[in-house]
Amino acid sequence: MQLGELEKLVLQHFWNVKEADAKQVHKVLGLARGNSLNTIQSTLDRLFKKELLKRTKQGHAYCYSARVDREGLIAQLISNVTSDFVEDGENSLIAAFTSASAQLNDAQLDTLEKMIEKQRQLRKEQT
Amino acid sequence: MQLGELEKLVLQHFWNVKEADAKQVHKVLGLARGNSLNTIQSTLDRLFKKELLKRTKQGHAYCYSARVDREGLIAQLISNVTSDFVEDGENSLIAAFTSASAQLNDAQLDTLEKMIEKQRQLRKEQT
DNA sequence: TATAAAAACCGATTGCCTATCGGTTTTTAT
DNA sequence: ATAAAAACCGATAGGCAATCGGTTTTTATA
Repeated sequence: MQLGELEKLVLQHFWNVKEADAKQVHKVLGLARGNSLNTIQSTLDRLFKKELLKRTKQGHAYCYSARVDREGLIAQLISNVTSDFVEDGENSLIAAFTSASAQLNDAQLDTLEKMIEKQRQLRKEQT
Repeated sequence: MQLGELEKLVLQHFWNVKEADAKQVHKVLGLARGNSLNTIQSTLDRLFKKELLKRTKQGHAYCYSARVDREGLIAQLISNVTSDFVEDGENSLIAAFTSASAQLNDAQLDTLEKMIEKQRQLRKEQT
């Protein structure tokens, strides 16, 4: 799945603002870039069809919000882009990690390991 | 950087065969897909320009070979696709790992950790 | 050295996708 | 009923992979 520049901006916007309709997004992002409201609407619709945003009729207008968080999107992007180079359908995320880890130096491996520990910690805390 | 279907096939081919010229690649991949030799040549050239293949004049024809291994490419692809969602440009690979790790379950975290250990082991072995 | 074969190079076309809007239809609220 | 708001539709432009045909360059050899 290909993401354009505007699409990325819009996604990031929704990681900040919970929800918004086309007009609001246009006000925040579109005006600064000189985009018409229609351009924003198209982009929102494309992201909806890609299942990266969800939407509900809020009165008359659609109210959009993120369907994936940043971490989820990153995981998905990694899977997409690496799946063709990964053996079976297993977990392409793990497979990608494993492959790419060969590029890391010792210090980076340490960092990664600490990160894993932190992840575990986080899970323990949130009952 | 965008990779098409044929480009991916060609890259994987070069992870198997060390080196080959256009004609040889055409014989192995092109004929099966009904591609002309020219199509294969264009693809090789595109991959060369993307710095994923290297080539040297071998007599008259170019002799191509991989410039990145599978692990290196996967790392690069991950960096490309995630860099826009990652803070500084520094270690986008590590950053991507960290973000995406939130999607893994406990067992997968274990797998990942074992993988790190294996990496370390590998490095110790190769003096 | 002329020349035919081989290979590289160039340019064009198609197809797919994002970005971008103008204009039309549908919906809503008064 | 109707005007405003919003969604929807269709079109255009731009970028990139895929795909070739045709032309130029290179190479080897008769």
